[in-house]
Amino acid sequence: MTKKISIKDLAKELQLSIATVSFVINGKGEEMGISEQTIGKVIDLIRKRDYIPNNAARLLRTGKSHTIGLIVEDLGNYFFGNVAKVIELEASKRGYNVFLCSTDNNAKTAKELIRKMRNSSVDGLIITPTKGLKDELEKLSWDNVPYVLFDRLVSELDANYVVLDNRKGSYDLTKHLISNGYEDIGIVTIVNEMSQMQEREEGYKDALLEADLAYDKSNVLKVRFDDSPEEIVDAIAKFVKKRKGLDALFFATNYLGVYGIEALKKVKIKIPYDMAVVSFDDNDLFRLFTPSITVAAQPIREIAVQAIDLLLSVIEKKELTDKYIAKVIAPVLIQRESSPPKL
Amino acid sequence: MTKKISIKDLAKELQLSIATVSFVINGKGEEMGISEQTIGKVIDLIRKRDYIPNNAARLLRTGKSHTIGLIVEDLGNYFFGNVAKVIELEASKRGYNVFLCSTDNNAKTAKELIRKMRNSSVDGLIITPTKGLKDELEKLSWDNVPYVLFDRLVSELDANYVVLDNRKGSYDLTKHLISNGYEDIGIVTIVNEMSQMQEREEGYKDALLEADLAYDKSNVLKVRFDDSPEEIVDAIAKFVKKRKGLDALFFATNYLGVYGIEALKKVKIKIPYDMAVVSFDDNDLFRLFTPSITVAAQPIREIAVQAIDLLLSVIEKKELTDKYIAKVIAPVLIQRESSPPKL
DNA sequence: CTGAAAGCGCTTACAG
DNA sequence: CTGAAAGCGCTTACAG
Repeated sequence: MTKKISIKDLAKELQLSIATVSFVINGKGEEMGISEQTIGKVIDLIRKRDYIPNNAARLLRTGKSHTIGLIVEDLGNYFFGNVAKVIELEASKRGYNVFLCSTDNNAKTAKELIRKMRNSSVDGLIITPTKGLKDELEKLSWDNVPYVLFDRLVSELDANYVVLDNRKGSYDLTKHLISNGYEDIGIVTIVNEMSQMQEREEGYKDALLEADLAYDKSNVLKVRFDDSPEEIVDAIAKFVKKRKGLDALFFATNYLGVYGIEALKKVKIKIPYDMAVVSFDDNDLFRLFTPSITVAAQPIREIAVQAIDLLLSVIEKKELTDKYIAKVIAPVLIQRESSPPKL
Repeated sequence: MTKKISIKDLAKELQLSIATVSFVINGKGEEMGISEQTIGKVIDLIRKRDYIPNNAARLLRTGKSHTIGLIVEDLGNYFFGNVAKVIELEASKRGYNVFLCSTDNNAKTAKELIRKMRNSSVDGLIITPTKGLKDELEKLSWDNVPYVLFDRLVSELDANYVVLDNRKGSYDLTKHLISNGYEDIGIVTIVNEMSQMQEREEGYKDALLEADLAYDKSNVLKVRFDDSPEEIVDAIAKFVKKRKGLDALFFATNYLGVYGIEALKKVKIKIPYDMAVVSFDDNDLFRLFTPSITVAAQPIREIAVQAIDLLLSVIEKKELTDKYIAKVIAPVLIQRESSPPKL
């Protein structure tokens, strides 16, 4: 390794003190009354020698790592992948690096990741919480580590949030089906105490009740997040065969919709002739499938930007506040071919 | 911020020297001949106080950050998102953190990211190179920063590589079309000097020539990476309308296939009746679309694992070697409904 | 305008 | 078995 040059080397070469060089590096040259000429000489040498300040030393001294941690459910998922991308870009613009990782919705993994991140001295965290993460998050608050939760709430935890109005998205989708004449609407969701899935089920229920349609438990299929793709596809296939009366099916999240399409294909149910389909979340498949799928889309960019803005504002705020901020983002109903007016 | 406890605090509380505590923390207790009892007491207190070593100080002292940088083309893309996920998981298992970011195939962004990563003292890098990155990568070699390139080669640069056998994947897809009776096969690719796109075009060409079919420039459509989705869709739509004689279309990468499906839908060309379709890379859409799309898939897990293994072996190797290693991964041809034997 | 020096939290060679 | 101390590269209060 060609020895890295340090601030000391620069100072020696320029016959200046370390302090002077450091001030220039940190843009405090003028403020400290260092002559323009000196400043110029320092800057020239920095460029010439390709000097890169040692972040570890800086961090050790200042306690600011200019790194944030981003913990999402699944990096391989379209929604999270793109949220991560936008957050990374915005953070970078503002001088922050991002540590990124996925929990696969596993609480143990999530806890370990949070610890690892703290261990690496991140200045703050953006987290998709899993179930059972409340204690760990409370510890963060306790230790004044800034963090923002997104995509879902943790019940009875005061924190900074960026969440979608899940109830509304679900309600809108269901209402759209109802107003197009569908009356026996099934829902496929996951067994989950996480707020967003419950809200989606509620939105569905509310729309049904409002239209004087029965909310029938036998119209609800719940699969488990941990189930393999094959198990989920089979479960959906079985469900629609058993509940032949259904005229529409609502998938409560991205990947359920994907598996649902696969399941319907398998049991030869034609969308929308045999059954209308709508789903939460948008993706390439829904957009381009024939028929294209009606969805409640999450405004990815807005969610990501709000999350990073909120986090950085907390990090950079001088005084600590006890006030938490919640941003609620409205989903966008996109009507497509999979849910036409019923004949 | 509740003051963080340091190794000094632990030492004071236990009436031991800092060195003793440090040895225990680093598992060198026995080696240094510290009594079992003392080791036990230290470990207990660490747990009790929830002590987390300060990584910055460690890094400053040892020069090892246990962090690697991962620079991919686009985190929002199915392939890269999943590669990132696997790399992150494997790195984590082996005690490494990952800085992750996307270049959007922009050389300037890539250069900045590499600098930022170095600045953050990563122990090594895994990079999807963009065009025009050769100088920056040579600097890395020069400074003995370990790195592994993946997904594509940089011409005339000796380095560690993990790449797909792109020529073979393309050749296999084209040959598959030919043996199913297609004779006028178009290809949609991107204007790009990057090795993998050239190899894919070559594989296509080789298969044609081998079958005594003409390799006709007018059957090749090249779009630009920077073009907007709408522009690409339009270009493809125009291309197929102009080249009505085509009986099959080969998309050289994931997102071109996605846009291609959209374009064909727009101009009402039915797959596979009017035109067979095959694509490089697999994804949900290709798998579930009706008809499902024949692809040459990249074994994501294998690519990711090979890349991280290769990088960590270089990082952890004591002596520096001048030998570079190239791993070539075989793509997997998955025949589906979009390319049946021609009637 | 500039310099000498402390100290961030750790690791490790050295001394006993 | 254990302790005192140097030093990693920086920032910054203090002194001139």
